[in-house]
Amino acid sequence: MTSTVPPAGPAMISGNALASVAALIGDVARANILLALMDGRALTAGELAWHAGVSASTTSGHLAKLADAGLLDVERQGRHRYYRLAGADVARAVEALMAAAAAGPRRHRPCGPRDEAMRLARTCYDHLAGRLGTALTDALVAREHLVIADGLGLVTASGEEFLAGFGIDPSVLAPGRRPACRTCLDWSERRPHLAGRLGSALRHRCLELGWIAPVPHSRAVAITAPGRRGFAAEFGILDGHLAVAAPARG
Amino acid sequence: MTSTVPPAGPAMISGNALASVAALIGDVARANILLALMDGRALTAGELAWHAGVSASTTSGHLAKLADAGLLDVERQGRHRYYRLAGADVARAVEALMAAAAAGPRRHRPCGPRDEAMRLARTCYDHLAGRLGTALTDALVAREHLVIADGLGLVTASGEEFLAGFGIDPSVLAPGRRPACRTCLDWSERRPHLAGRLGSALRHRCLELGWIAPVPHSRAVAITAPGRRGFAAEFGILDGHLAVAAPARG
DNA sequence: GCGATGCTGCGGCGACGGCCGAAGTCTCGC
DNA sequence: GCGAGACTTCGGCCGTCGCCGCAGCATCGC
Repeated sequence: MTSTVPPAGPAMISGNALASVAALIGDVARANILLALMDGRALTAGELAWHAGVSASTTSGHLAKLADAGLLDVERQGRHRYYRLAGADVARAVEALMAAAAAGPRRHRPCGPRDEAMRLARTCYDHLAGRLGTALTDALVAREHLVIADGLGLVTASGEEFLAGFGIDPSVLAPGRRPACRTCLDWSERRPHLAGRLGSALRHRCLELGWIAPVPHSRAVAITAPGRRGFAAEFGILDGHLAVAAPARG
Repeated sequence: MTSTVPPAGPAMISGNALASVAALIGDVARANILLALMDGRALTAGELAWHAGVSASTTSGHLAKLADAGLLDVERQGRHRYYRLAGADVARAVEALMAAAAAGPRRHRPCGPRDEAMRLARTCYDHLAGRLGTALTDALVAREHLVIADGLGLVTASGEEFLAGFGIDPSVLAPGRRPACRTCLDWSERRPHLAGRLGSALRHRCLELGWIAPVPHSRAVAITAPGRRGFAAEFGILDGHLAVAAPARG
């Protein structure tokens, strides 16, 4: 049994599955396509070609492979084809990879000033991430509207009240006593932020209030002037909390 | 701005980081190496070569790359070199990829009888997964020892009591009121199972009691005869709950 | 000391896969 | 209808990377 029969380890089947999906993400053009879709919107093949930085025909091939593997969903609309992430699973895998990548090589992390806006605030699939995302989460925890247990959370009674007052539909929180509150590891902050239906609702409400605004060709979101006032008034998030080396502590 | 300047989309930096780590996992030999290490143990280069199904020299190259990227840690011991996953981040990324892979291509999932043992019960980094893992989680939830909110959980007061009675060190649960209870998406069951420090402690206790036993060259674990009795008596998990098409429902 | 064992580095081979441009299909707007 | 635009398919080129065997270093056991 310990002999010279190398051609197959025990877990070969899963190994192939794992490798094939990872290899799919492991191409720079495709990785950029997935990142461009991480905000949950659907983009056309042409837009994705621009994001990928390769020709339309090459992009088309990439998109076919991604859709074929079930990572992307396609929707035809006139002469456009809209591609979007196939689901939260895919987004989660991408974020997990980013986290593993950030954890890894100490060198080779230039952290360009380029993505400072991303680190400040961005969308992650359908919720908020970056310093704003974690600060919001921290604020809810500090006021005991949310209980985070080792990275995961539950909305308290006072939290339900507060969120309702903030304009979030209570039905988001309580379909049968199961508050739709997940957390997601923030790859830039290395701490959890709010995801799930609540995270999605929070982002939606902030957009609705005009507190944040999408940045055209990026996952980043900008915090507007009313937003600064609002986050301070409603959540106690001051500019200092969003400054570079000051993770909101309490 | 919308013009002919394709050579770089906005998120190029992160795209490279994401792609490089994914490409690393995206090779069958390396994927098998990572899977072999998913139980959290450290294996020698030779053992990993066997798992990878390639020659020792090829494996050496793969291991160097993985360690270089920070996915693996090395430890020299005499003339052996022991490799282990660099951290839970890496394990989480691998599981997330497996989940995305399982979600994807409807076809091409032969689900060989080969890994039926894995689906029944296996270790996932340091905790239990598979039908046993989800059944344990379900059992704790059903008895209100654990509250799962949209996939995430908190141990209740009765849960602390119960777990202490089961022989789990209470300090695992309460370092400052933050029960170390995460969940992890089970790639075979597509539902959450218990992870984090509590998940780890549960697995450890089950091993200690002789309820489960590691299967030599696999992440799978076997459920022993005392284990079957124990899981039934303590958790109400009957054989039926572990049978193929019967996810423990209550 | 010596040989055996475990692991790594190097050179060369071969194949997989990304890339592009040109041609083909479909849809829209006039 | 007819041209323009969006997207895909095809063929061919070329670089990258995984693979192996052999040689070179360490370490262990006698």
